[in-house]
Amino acid sequence: MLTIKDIAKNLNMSVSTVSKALNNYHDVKEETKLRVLEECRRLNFTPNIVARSMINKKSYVVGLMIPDIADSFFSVNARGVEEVLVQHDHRVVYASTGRDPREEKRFLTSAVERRWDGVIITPDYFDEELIDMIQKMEIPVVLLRRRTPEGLNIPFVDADHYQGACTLTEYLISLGHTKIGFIHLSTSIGGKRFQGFIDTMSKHGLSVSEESVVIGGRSIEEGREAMGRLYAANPSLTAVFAANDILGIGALEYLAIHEIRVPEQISVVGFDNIEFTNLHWIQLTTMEQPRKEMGRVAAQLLLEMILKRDEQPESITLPTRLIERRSASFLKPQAY
Amino acid sequence: MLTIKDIAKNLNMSVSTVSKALNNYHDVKEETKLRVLEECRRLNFTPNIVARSMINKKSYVVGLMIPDIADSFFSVNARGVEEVLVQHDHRVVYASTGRDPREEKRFLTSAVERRWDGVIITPDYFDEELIDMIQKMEIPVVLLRRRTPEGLNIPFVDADHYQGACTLTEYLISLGHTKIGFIHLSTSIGGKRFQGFIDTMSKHGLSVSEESVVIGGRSIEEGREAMGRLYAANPSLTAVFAANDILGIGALEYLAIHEIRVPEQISVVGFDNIEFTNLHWIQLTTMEQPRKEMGRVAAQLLLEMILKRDEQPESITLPTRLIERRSASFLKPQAY
DNA sequence: GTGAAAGCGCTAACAA
DNA sequence: TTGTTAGCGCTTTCAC
Repeated sequence: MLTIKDIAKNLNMSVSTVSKALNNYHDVKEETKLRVLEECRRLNFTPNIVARSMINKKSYVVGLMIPDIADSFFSVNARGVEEVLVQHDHRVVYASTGRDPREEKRFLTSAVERRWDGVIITPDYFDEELIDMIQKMEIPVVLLRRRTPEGLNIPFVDADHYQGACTLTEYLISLGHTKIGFIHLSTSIGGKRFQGFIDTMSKHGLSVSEESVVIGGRSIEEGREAMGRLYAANPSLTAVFAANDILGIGALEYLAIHEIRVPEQISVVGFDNIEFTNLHWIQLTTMEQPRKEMGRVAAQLLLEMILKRDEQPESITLPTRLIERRSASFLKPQAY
Repeated sequence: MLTIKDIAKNLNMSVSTVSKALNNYHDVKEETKLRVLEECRRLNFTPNIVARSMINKKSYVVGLMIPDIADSFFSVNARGVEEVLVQHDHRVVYASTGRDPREEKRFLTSAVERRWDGVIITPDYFDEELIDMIQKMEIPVVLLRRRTPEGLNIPFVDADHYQGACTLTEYLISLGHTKIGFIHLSTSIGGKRFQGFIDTMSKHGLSVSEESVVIGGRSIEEGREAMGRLYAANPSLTAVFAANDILGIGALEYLAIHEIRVPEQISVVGFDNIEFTNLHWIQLTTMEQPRKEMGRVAAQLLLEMILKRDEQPESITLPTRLIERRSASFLKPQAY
């Protein structure tokens, strides 16, 4: 492979002149620049940026660590991250950890070994070792969709799950619903949404009985089953708040299979606004999480941190937005 | 940041000894290795792999260029690519080109400048400039989901769209359908699927009239409209082959809205087996494309090329698989 | 304007 | 078994 040495030799000049010409230095004759550029094009020479980065101590590479790039939630995040980073001449390497702590650590090690400029990460669980590693990282780190745990002092970017859940619950109550069930998601995000639900209910003097809360899971099937359990235990519910759209769609499946009409007999709402919620058969009312924007903001934050290494920027919580569709409606007055 | 020089100085030995110890050379005393390792841990020193890669001329980085990482089709490909590459100690940088030719070229330039070991690419359109650039690349290139165009001599990995379309058409015919409509996708992939459809129809002596073929697009909405046009022009059709699932779902939407029962009145099949096809309301019979496997195979191919730079491996066409669901059924005997 | 030389952090002969 | 030295391909003083 060619080097600037070859170009210099061909042109009978020194490597430093070639280097300067290539970097468009002010103190190089125009004609010289032109001759260098021409020779580079002629020989199809491309400078080795890696060598350059060893000197400026800047790789223009950023790492993005997520549980699974094939999960559209994360891939939309990734797209946002990429958009702003590429605009600033960085490249981004991704890794799907599959929620494996060893993979997460391997990734952070890569980041340091390869002298990336920074990383954006969505770890699955913060064990002591991970916290320790992150603490010792000599490059900027921003958390995406995870709140900063005890013992760390790095910024995060996340959606406002609590406030979103409050808004959504208010919405259901404003439609006249008082008997509202909840399909729970046992993650920290699920916890925040549940809290918003509970708080808003009690703010309106509405009780949430134990049998109107049921645990879902990660799949549509689990949502379906959860809805079954919820309905069996509590057939008088007029609305259901599913902690996310996956569970919400599962709930809708159950109701469709059992010919319980939505929203006439029961209203259902979800959270996230994932793609399929807009399908003709689903039309799920939900809270939109700005997934791409979250990625963009995380990237901007990281870029700032890379630029001015000293100061720590603030964490950012992005608002969610109510998407009204057809799965929730006014409570019809009941016959007594 | 620390270097092996610091470690060497602290331990009163030469940098080469430290280097050898770190790389687990046979000709270093065990005790020395231990002392080096211990000191590295103590100071939290991580060797600079970039410097190393300048010497071995191997970056252990591979590029993945696709139209859009947020499109689940590509993100599943990406997951497959990543899985096998990471297993072989490589890292992968991705770029979503948004089908912008300039972005595609910028990516290839990056690959060369940064001395990546190879790239896996899904270009949108092969113009002359792109073909020229690829030809001049001094690193291995494999095409993913694109056939190798005239003028290039690089391997590709793709699904067998033609054969899949033949199988699917045979399936419809075996169910008794003879009047089959086609919602077309005007891409090269769409072309292959259409060809499989046409060929199989004519093999069975079945004609495909002009008004039973209609052009769809990239969205569900366009599929819905296309179905509308198809039905208006040709209400006697008993089955519809949509060139992909997006169009197929759009078709199902149209039929649901107009209360035309599927599969009782009309059978619908799609192609790709994307996520939502399995939803309760959809249950679309379709041909599965092995998306993750395609990524894996492309990565394996690339790894081979990186290992033995001389020989060119064969391109690979992966089979598709019929997924029978409920959107297509036996043709009921008609009343005359 | 241009060039010589030192050096980024590491590896790999070769010498000791 | 360890150390010396010359680079990998580039940038950057500092002379000229």
